[in-house]
Amino acid sequence: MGRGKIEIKKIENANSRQVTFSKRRGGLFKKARELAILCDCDVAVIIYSSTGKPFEFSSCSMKKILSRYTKCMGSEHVSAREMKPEKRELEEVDVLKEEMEKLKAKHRQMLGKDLTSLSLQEVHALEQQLNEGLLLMKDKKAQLLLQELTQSKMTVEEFRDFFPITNPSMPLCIDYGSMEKGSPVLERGSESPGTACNEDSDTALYLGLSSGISKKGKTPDGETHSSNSETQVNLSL
Amino acid sequence: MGRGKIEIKKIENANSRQVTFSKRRGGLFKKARELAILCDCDVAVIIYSSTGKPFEFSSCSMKKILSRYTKCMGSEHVSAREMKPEKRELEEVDVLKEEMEKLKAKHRQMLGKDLTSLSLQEVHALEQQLNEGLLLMKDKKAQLLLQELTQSKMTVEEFRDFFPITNPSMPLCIDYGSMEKGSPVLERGSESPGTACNEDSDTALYLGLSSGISKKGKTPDGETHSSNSETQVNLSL
DNA sequence: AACTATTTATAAGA
DNA sequence: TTCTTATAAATAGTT
Repeated sequence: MGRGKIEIKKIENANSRQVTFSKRRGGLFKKARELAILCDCDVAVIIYSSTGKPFEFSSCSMKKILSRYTKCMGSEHVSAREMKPEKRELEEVDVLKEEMEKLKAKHRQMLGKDLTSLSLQEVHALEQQLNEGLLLMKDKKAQLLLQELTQSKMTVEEFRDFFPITNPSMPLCIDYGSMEKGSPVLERGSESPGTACNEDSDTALYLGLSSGISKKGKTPDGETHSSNSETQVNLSL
Repeated sequence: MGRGKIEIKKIENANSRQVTFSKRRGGLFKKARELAILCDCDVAVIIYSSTGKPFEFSSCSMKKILSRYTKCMGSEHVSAREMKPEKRELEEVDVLKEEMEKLKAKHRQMLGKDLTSLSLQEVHALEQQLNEGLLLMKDKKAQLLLQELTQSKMTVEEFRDFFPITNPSMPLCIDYGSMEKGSPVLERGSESPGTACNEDSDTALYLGLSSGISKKGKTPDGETHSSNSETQVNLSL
């Protein structure tokens, strides 16, 4: 029911899968509620999303329905509640271990390993997921970078305040000996070690990308309204 | 949905209530099954009719879903009283759950989500991991593609054997050049981790698919510009 | 049980 | 995410 007919098989695109999950989950709960009311019956629905998040609906108390269920099915399906504690724990351990193995396998596959069991389509879908993730990471990096830049600019301004007579066009020659510990410059330096080492070309590139990518146009440097803010920043600070 | 709209309240007529119960119960189970498959999640539905008769649906083992549920939700009530027995098991469960959470968090980060806690370096490292994974995947895709091509070629040869007197002017034959096993089919764009190119390999992938599924039906008829034809693959096979 | 006229759910697109 | 809309699906009332 929609613009087009769809085949009932796992939706590979993670995004549309999530959207469909939300919609259909709502639809299922609505149907469950209607059935319970129209036909005067008890209905319980439990859903675990692929990320493990639980959702539930029950026309009356979930506990009531489940205990009724475990009583009815008692002999065949022994419920967790009626099991001896040790056994329950053991079972949960097994379930957890199993999930764990699945996650680890998935993890390895995301790193490009153990792909033998996958079809061409599956590899392709995985690849697309990674590409989406990469884009998000580039955004994040650009954001972090902007933060550092903003900090740098502020530091520069503080220097200006220290040496008001300094010729602005003159290189910043700073006598570190004259500064006390905990001064802004030293703090900045120690807070982010290694940031500038081999990242120069990268960072420049990603900055460029960020302005294009950032969908929300969130420029977090709303405070740097000084007129010539861009040219003031020395990246090697 | 029917000849007329109905109000969602108990159907008084016992007979039509029973009929509606049957119909809607089937519908609910169908929806539950579709949700589970489409969105790769676990779904359980339990229904007790007004006469007390039980019906159930579960996408995997009902036992598994219910034990998971009672664990998640029931822990607040039950766990306090049974802290004594099998402390070992409980500890193991906790350890496993913790590991699980870490893995899940990592997983989300690999998809580019929840990056807020990471530093620039960490995001960058993650990005590089993904890029390595992507390269491996492209290799894998190339390999799978080659398999399909080889298969295709064999099919072509079989056709040749069937119809030895092929009309030379007839076929739309596309020359894939001299591809050998193990040779890189797909270009690995550049080494730069910043190039999250949007699937340079799309065409290749769908070419591979097209023999069976034909999603895009893009037959690159116009690009048969390679000259030396050792083996020819007819895409319309 | 079948059959449809309608209502409802929802896929795709914005 | 939320809204919109064309279409597929579910189903109420009927046979």
